[in-house]
Amino acid sequence: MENKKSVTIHDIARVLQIDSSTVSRALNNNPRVSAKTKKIVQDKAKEMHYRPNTLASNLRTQKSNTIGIIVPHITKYFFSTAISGIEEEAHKAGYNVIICQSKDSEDLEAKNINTLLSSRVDGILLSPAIKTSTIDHIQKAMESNIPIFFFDRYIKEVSTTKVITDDRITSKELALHLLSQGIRKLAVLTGDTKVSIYDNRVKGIYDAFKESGLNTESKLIMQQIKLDIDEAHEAINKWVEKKVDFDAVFAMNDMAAIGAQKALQEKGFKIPEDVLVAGFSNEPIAKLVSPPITTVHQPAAEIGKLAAKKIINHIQESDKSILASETAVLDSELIIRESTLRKK
Amino acid sequence: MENKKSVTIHDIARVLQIDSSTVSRALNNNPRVSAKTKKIVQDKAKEMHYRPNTLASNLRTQKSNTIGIIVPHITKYFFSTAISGIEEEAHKAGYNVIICQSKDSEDLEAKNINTLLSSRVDGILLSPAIKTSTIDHIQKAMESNIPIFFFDRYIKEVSTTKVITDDRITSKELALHLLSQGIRKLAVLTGDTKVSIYDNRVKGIYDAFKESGLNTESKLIMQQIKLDIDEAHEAINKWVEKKVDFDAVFAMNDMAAIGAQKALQEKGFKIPEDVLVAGFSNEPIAKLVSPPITTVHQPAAEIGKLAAKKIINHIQESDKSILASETAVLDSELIIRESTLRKK
DNA sequence: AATTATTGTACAATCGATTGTATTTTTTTT
DNA sequence: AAAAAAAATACAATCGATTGTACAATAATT
Repeated sequence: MENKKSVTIHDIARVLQIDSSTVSRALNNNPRVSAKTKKIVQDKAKEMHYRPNTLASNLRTQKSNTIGIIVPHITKYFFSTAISGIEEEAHKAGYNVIICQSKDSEDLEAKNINTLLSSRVDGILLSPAIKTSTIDHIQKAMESNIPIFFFDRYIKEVSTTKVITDDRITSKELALHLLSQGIRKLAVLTGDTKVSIYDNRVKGIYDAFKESGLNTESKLIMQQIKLDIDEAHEAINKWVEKKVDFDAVFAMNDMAAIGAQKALQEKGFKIPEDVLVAGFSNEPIAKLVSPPITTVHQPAAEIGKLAAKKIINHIQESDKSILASETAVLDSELIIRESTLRKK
Repeated sequence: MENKKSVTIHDIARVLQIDSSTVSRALNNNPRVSAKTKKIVQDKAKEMHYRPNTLASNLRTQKSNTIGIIVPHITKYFFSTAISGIEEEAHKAGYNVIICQSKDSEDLEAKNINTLLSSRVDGILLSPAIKTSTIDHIQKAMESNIPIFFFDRYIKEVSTTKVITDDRITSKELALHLLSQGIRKLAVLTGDTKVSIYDNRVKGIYDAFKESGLNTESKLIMQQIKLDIDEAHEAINKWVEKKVDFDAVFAMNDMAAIGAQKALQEKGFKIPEDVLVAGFSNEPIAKLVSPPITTVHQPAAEIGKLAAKKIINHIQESDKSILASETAVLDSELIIRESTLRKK
């Protein structure tokens, strides 16, 4: 079997005895080509199974109509949902997306950025890695003149457009809700507060304490962990064994909340009678465990959509000077479930 | 701010007063360039922040070092895990991936294939949409001479390499396990049996009945639904209301199993005392509900890795004639949990 | 019918990297 | 030191599509 080479506009031009530029214009519906010729060309293109070579086109036009996405983990529901949102908007506008995972590693993130820039993406939507401590690789990329926007997570020191949620506000709401249940002491499981989202959520908790006039010294304990089931499980176990007193757990994501709930139940605590448990992000699983867990719904798909819209806008805006970097904040929503409702 | 054009090998060549072909060879470590010149060029390239233009390179070399992936939904844990596996192997081999979602629509799937072919990916890994009834778009793509391999799901009528799991065998195992618990009647919630995976799982159940010498007429009922929480919930409710007799549910994915379990519990049935419940795929959530649900673990990451390896092998093999299409079957694993263990 | 305006096509350069061939420079051999 | 061999570099075509400019064909105007 010979190696079938793919059909080019030159092949079509040769067959029709016309110039390839005319073929190109005909296929792109350019007014300089007569309707008659267009029809002939388009028919022949279909007949010959012509498929435009995006590489060649992109090279010539200096744009790839592609948006790069970098997320920590595509297996996380929040991110895969956000990606879906980005994809949807991107496709609507005729853009493709390339998805990369940083696995929360700064190295990989830098590599991903490089790959995307080499692929000449028109823009990058980035939700930075937890471990991102230096911002060199991002700064350098921004010098290359292709826009990099943040979504969900962001880096304070980098000034660019971001699409985020009002974590701080909703975190405060959740904390107020817990306090309103009359708890003695709140235990918080947080992620690295160098990460914007965790920082904001913690600040929200302090806001709630301040507003309630409560003393964080005596009524709040906090521990930083890797926010997954196992580490949360372990952290709670240690607290219980050390007889640390608390009667509510606020974990900064749902997986940690589930791990905490499991650990507490194994130790014989009843949720919510003995201890309240709350999470964050509204993973589908949160409402399926027993009891269903109070959490915060973040509009992942909307974040993705908006971020995509914004960067596409930016790409297509010829006069870049009028585009300042802005911060779009989407509302998140407190979802109260059984796990934090004290029975009367 | 002027529009910074990116640095090309020609820019480097001009600065160094040498030919761009030498620059190209120096950067690619070609033996035709002296070590001294290589050093000079590479240093200068770094200094000038040179970044190769992948588009140009790909156009010239007629390969993109990119693999396209099409899955029904990236938000499904199984698929995002498989994608992670593919990515890992691909990156190891110097390939990038482009990920597309078909949303289980044949139209979108065809569009995705077209996009990928236009982007000149070197190969496509496809897990076909449920709704894929015609195979034209796949056949046509295969004519274009770029390999399309299946993973997880496949289409019988299309002969190409596939990487799948031994669903039928493990489904049979699971069914045997249920039968061994001494059940009266098994209720099966299946997806569209036109889809390979569901077809195989159903066949596995029949295998188990045959092996046990049991009559499927009297001891098995089956219903085809969209395998999600809500439809499963509804299906179970209807059965219960109609007083259909069964004391075990085998749902062909975990979400449906969870929906079924919820519905049964709401109707007052105890799991597993009154009814056994089993799912499929070992979603993380399956072990977190109460009671934890018996399921089948499918090695998603391994499937992805193997599929990636196979297609990269195929791409890099110059003598395509020796490559026949093959079927790799990976073992899946029965995971028995509380939901199907009758208390003695 | 001659001139101008308009429309449709063809020509040729270009995007940036790669690569076969030709040429120059250096090294080795006699 | 001249000839041959080897190494390093330069030249030029190419990948496929796009696009500004030039030219030809037709239509409109006088």
